[in-house]
Amino acid sequence: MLSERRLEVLRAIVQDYVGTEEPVGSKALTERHRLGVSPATVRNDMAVLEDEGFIAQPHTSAGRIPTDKGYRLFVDRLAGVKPLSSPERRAIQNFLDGAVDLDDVVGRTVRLLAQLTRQVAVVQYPSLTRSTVRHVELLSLAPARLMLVLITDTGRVEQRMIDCPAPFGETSLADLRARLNSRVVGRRFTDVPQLVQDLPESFENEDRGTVSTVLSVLLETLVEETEERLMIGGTSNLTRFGHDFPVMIRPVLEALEEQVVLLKLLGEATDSGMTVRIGHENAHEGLTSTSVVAVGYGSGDEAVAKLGVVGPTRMDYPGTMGAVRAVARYVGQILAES
Amino acid sequence: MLSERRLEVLRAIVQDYVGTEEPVGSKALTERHRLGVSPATVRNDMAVLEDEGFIAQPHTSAGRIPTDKGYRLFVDRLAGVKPLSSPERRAIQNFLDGAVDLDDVVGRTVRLLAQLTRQVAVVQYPSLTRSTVRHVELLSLAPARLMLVLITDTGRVEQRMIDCPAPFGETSLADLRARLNSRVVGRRFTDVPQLVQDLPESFENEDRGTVSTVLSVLLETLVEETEERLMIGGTSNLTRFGHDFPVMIRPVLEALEEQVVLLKLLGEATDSGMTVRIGHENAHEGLTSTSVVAVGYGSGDEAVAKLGVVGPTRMDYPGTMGAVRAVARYVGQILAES
DNA sequence: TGCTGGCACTCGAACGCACAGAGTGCCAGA
DNA sequence: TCTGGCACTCTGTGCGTTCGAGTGCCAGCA
Repeated sequence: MLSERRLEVLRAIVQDYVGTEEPVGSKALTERHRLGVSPATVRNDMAVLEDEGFIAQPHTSAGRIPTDKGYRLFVDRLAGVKPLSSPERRAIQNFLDGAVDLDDVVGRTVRLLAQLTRQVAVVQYPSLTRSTVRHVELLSLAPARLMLVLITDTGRVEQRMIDCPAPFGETSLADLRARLNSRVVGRRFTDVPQLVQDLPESFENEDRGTVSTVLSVLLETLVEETEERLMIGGTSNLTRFGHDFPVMIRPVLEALEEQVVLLKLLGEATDSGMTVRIGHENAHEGLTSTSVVAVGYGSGDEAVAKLGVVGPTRMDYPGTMGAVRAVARYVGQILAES
Repeated sequence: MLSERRLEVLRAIVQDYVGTEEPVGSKALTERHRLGVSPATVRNDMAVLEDEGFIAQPHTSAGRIPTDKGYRLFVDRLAGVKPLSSPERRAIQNFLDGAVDLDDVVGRTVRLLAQLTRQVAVVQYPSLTRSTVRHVELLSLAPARLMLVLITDTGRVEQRMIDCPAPFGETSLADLRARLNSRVVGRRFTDVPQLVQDLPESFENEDRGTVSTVLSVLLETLVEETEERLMIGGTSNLTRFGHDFPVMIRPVLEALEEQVVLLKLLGEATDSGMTVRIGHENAHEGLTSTSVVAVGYGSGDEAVAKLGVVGPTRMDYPGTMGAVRAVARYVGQILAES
């Protein structure tokens, strides 16, 4: 359908436009890329590419810029993922190795990604849905007041206050704590409900109410915290967006403040492999002139969460994809170690 | 030194400029404010105000705009704090009352403040320095691996892994847990070190190493976490900054990403009462064209942390101060209740 | 059939220029 | 001490011109 050379022309247009931020013309193209043909020929090719919707002219008699469809083709067929240089890799590893806890890992990852790609970075906290329970702790704060602490294998800790229907003795508490742990430690969150279902029955009548309360709070925590958290960074990179800046940046900043939007954005990314959403492919209308590059990461084979960057559609896709992939890989390693 | 009327002129200039974002001239002033004098008189007053450094002209034959010094005088002597309307107050209370945990309180506060002031909001998490210990929990994850969980009276939870020099029995663990809690619960963080100082001595030789390790991790956590956390929001309000937008917004976004900078910013605010830093009064050079309005908040009389907003020097000071004060007050109440 | 050089055409960006409008400073008079 | 008047100084805007990059098309050539 499109000859080899025309694809080459498209690739050249994308590369030049990403570099210069200005519409690129036929003459400039032949000068910068050894295409082996004259500007006139390139012009013909450009006309075809425009007919097919891969490139467009901002106004008559200006150069061409790639359309979303053009970038899509570029990403799918014309560009690979650019691997990072080994100094870069070392830098990533060193930087991430210094992290002391989960917050720190996520925080460092965000900064790293923002710096590497010079774009806005978004990192999702390891999801609880796929996590397993490392420990459940129950503390007695007052006669009829307990605190539930849930510790996950990814190092996350959640706590909840519980007001009991009746005072709950220390022995009962120790009993519940022991039984609870023996059942759920090492198990997945999603499995917990059925594992604890029959627990109240094995307690004395007077304690049953409290045990039920504790369990319902526990289950609630599991559900509630599946609603995932994010960290973002590098928003100052938005200033490199372009000239028509204020009008572009506004909706992006707004979208970035809405966790829901971001979660959906990352959520759309498929589990395996890298996802690139270009311009209007993004559902959210504030982000129609941005692209999102996202990938899952995890401690083992399975992705426990996602991370990615948000930038102008005119971005260096190979480089960005390379950075995102590399960072995801290293973060996975770090998580696996801890 | 400055006559009553000249102060009145300054006030009018500030108000008009804040409203219109455009330099204000003598004629427009006399039309919008019943000053009772002619434009010519106002012009003379303006000349004096300019000599004194309270206002300036962007270029010859344009209107005047207030200088930082002018805003300072306005805030100190010409403007009060504008109380919120009672619907606004109710809205604040309703919104904050819905919070379920500390993160939620802080998150809601940030959003509220950003929305109310239409500026960038910064809220510091309740500081641990002034907090007291509600509970210390020790869990055994593996024979020689413990987890320390620290719960504060403001509802914050911190956890740390501890690798013990030697296996530590369940009875010793229970013993240490009990003694630790009996000593530090209800006490201030700053008092903890001396309270636990002699604790290792009361243990068997073989356990002493582990106890010391646990204590050092505990103390480390106290110190480390005194390094405070923040939440910011409303960055999209930066787009309302002005025309010379890109050049202004860049350093602000950068500064906002540096927790250290923000902490210093809030830290500069005096403990009691509201602090307003105008333009160059801010040490950080990226923020020389912004003003910071900050105030401490706390559950009792004492401030445990600070919150505030960052906006253009050209801001509605009375309104902003009113909103900041009101929000701080309600957050304090919420914290006191929980 | 596909590539090339040539040529006329288009349109936006940049420049110069004139002009209106807003604002000032200063001065003389009440 | 205030006021009205007046000359002056800017900036912003609109308009016409020019310049140049870039295009589309066509005829010719391999």
